[in-house]
Amino acid sequence: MDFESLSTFSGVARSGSFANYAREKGADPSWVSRQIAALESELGIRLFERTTRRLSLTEAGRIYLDRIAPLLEELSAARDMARDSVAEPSGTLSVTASVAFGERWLMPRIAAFRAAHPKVLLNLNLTDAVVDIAAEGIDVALRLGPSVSGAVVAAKLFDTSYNVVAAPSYLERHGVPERLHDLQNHTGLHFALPGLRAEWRFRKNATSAVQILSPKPGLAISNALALRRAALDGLGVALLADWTVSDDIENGALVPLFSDFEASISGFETAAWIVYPSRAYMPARLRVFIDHLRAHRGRIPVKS
Amino acid sequence: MDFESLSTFSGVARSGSFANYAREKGADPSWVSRQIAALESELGIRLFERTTRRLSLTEAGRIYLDRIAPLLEELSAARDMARDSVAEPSGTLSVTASVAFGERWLMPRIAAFRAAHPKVLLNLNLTDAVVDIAAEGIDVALRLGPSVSGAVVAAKLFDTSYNVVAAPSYLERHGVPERLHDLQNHTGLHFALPGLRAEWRFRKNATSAVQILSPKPGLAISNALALRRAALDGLGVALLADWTVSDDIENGALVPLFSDFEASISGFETAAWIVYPSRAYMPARLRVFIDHLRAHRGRIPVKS
DNA sequence: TAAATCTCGTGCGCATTTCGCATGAATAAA
DNA sequence: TTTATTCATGCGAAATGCGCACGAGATTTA
Repeated sequence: MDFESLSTFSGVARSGSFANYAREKGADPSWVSRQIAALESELGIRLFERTTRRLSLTEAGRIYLDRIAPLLEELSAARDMARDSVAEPSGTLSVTASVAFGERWLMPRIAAFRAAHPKVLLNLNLTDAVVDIAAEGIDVALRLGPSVSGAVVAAKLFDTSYNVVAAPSYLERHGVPERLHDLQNHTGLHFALPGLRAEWRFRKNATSAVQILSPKPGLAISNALALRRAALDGLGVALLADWTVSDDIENGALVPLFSDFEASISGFETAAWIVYPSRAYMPARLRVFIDHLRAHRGRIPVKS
Repeated sequence: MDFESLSTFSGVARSGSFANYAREKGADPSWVSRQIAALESELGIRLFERTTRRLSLTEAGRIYLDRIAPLLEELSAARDMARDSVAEPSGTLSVTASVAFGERWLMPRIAAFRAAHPKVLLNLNLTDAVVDIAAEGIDVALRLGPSVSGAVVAAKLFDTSYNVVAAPSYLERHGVPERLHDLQNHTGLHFALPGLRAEWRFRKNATSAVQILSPKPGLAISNALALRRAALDGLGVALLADWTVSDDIENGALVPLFSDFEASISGFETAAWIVYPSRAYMPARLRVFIDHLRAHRGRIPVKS
């Protein structure tokens, strides 16, 4: 019996179709078909009820899946424990983050990690789609705002703050806004997310009143990095997270405005979180990765 | 990763040598070597410390073994549960019993079991050697006297009683002993077991006094079936368990003597036991096998 | 001390299996 | 009915696995 078969069985049951799972794995559907057929033959039972168009677990298949699912995790845990007991961290670590966070914050810290732990292969999945870390086999996710679900651990990586920024070239042409109210007369670069209004919120501190302002809409983009690019090009003022533009401010490519205010798009209490599945045994590679990120949470010089 | 590899790993660790395990399985030693090598390569760790002549588990190997050993059982339990939920009892059942008990009591009941459950393959291991049912992968053992050890369940199959028997031909030649005391003048067929004296014990009932007699030694055999054969051939009187000679008495080939006494070689409280590993899930094939034995514990007509 | 014996590892030749592509049957959607 | 999708299956090439040797090394024995 092959554990690849069991893993395939589990994956097919999750994705609901041979072809779906084949696409996920980048494998040939016929291979999936044969894996399941082999497993069924070996067990002497039918695991799936196939009706060419619809797939459903047999009663026996459901029983079997319920029993082997935890075994597969136990098996990798056993492998990790044995490995970690003898060698430096190794194996593959699947990391997911949003495209923007991955590119602006995570990537600059990857080189040092790779250098410190060369035997750990990183599998970076940078996507803005919502991924189910349990189902996709993700080891650790970096999330802005702890949208936890399922048996996961969420550890705060750092607090984030938002700043109004603009390029020097823009400020030369349109002047520097002196008061919050002046923003109404400037061109704003807005996030274009469904359910998000083009409003910026400001407050002096946690106890003071909140002022809501809406700069003139100039450009609405759904991508934080494109928004930053627009700001760098002097297309308007933007409200961006500190980790997005910290080095631009550092080298003068962007100028922060109203830095004596707290700003936000939705809520003020925002942070970056490390989210990982809650498991009995944490592999060394995951431990050192989290340690590395927390140790290097400070600003890192970035090229370009 | 292959289930076979893990099973091989576990087996090699138990038997202490590649070659030993290869002999057990009837496989080529090179195959065992390659299985272990493949597993080590897959895990990226060394499981055994080899010194050509001596084999020992690595620290990592021990950790891994400790973790996967229960998983292997869980895995077969999962298979059994799935199978049993959908089909009649199937799979292979490994049974062990002593040679005598297997031949005289178990075998006559096997045909009916096979007929009732044709999909259950029986693996009868009839040996007088002491087998470790956990280590050898035995599903159920039939034992005379519950020598339990480890996490096993022992269910009484039936009580056994011992009877002095002799062939009619012997009694014709030497006369029928009238009183217990007369046995001293007859030729006894004794069990030849280390630590067992050639003494027969008798009592009227559980509360009465025990009489110890020693017939003249004629033949000492370590095998109950050979002892029966000797009795059938009229070589002397023998003290044999009821299940050994019940059909001989039935058809008159042997005559019971002093059947109003309880007799024994060692203790009076003797019984046959069904012994099987204590597991969370009992496969259907094991359940029906035990049920079958208990249902057919009565006398069965035997040929020859 | 030296031969003998046993153990684990590894080429090598051969057979078997596996893999991906293409095709086919069957069903759901348009 | 047409179209599209899904699972199963031949088929030829490629790779893998297997058993039989043989070899190196270590322990036992003469």
